Amino acid sequence: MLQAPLILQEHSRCADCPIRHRAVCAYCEPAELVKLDAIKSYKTYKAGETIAWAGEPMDVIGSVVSGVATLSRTLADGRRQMVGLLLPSDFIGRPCRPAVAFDVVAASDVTICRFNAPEFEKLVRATPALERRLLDMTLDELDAARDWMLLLGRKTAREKIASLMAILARRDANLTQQTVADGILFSLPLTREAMADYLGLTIETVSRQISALKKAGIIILEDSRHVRVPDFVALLDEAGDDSDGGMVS
Amino acid sequence: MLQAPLILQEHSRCADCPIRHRAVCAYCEPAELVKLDAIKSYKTYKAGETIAWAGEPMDVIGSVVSGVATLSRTLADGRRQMVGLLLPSDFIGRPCRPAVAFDVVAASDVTICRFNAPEFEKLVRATPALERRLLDMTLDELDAARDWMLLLGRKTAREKIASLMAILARRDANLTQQTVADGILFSLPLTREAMADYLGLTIETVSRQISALKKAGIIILEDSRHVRVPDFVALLDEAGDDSDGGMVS
DNA sequence: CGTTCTCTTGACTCATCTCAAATCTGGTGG
DNA sequence: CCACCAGATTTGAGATGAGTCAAGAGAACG
Repeated sequence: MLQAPLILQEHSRCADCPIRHRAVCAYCEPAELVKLDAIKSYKTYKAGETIAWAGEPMDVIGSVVSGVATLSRTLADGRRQMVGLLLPSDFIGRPCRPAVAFDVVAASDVTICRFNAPEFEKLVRATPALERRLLDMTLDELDAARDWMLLLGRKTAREKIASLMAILARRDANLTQQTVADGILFSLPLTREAMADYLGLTIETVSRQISALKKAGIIILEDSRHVRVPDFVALLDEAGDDSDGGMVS
Repeated sequence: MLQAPLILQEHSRCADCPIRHRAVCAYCEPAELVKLDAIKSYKTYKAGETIAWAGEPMDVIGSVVSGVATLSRTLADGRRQMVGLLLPSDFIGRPCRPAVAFDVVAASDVTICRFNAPEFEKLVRATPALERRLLDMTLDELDAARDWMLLLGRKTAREKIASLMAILARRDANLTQQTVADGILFSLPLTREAMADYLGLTIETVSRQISALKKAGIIILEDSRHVRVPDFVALLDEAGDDSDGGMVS
């Protein structure tokens, strides 16, 4: 997932962009894309590289084109909590804010469609389609953050792992448009440590619960980074939230 | 805090509104306020009353004028997590979304400046000042949600309680502009149960940790709903996050 | 002045963390 | 191609923070 070989010319056309219809530019007209084109550039970060440090002035603003980045905060004594998972089309940076609020780290190799911040902010002011899209995306992120809060505050370790698997499976199914015929197959773009930081657990507990779900037949590990889910409804059941009846959306 | 007697005529002028400069209308020009005036009405809910149910069509949209409301989600087996705390000037409802995502409940008596949803959405589209303010407020909420995620995922019960006290103390100090001379005094607008739901704890643990902080002299309970903080820096220290050096912002 | 609800406190349990060691993995140089 | 190494992952054993269950103390209300 998400590591598909991606060849981006330095000046690839927005129209050909893989995230054209889901990113901040989704609502833009061709004429508006031209303006974005003028202030954008691509930049790639290696897995593990820090893209921005909490508290520093905002110098990266743009969209994730490929790869996975994480937003996280660290307590004085080293405890760390991931507070955002940025997948392709997600927006990095807070428009019109002076500083980054959280550490942004590349979890895999990450390519960003990066904008010059002042220029971008000027463009946002002048382009209702951009501002509207930004509002929509921010509202979506807020909803996701709130679901995540339910997970952090009230779910058991097993439910947390199952929830994470369900989120990744769903996203991957969406992305690749695969049918659910004999189970969903997806790759884990996160290390055990990243999962632990995501879920508010230790790596040992993450490992143990993954083993437990494997033993219960809920998930099958093809290898340590590829998971098959034979029965998505069973997985959702383990995740605890009964919201929807198992639709792969 | 926040329960100051409030007399709102059914058609109070926006210009006289206590939240005029912090709510969704903050960036509006007088001419734009007139349009908002035309579609607004006040409504008051009793403490404990449910303002909106998760999943139902959105029929309440507007600003909290006075009182405290909570956003929360409940798991099938009854576990509940609060995911938002709405104080005066905060916005209720998701513009342009068909349904409410979370239960909205009045924690104290709550007065809302309520808008007709379709009219309001139309106005948002036509009024950049409104849309911009909505984006700013949503970004702030997202930041708050992420700090909260750190609390839920990584803090101990004692740190959670201290963090909550610090948040309430800070908000109250802001609101009343009081000096920090001999400690901050503020009221607890939440029951033990609401605090537990906020912090991802049980009421017993909340009670125990409040007692512990009291015994340690970090907080003083004037009565069960009024707290004095003699040394705000000491409280921040207990809260675990070292971000700022104790400024009451 | 009961009644009811909220809050506090105690005793015990259990899920998750901590510390420690074994195993697996991918990459490197011989 | 293979042995070795460093990092990632798994597994085990024991400690502990927070939950559960239960009872008692205050406060609010009629």
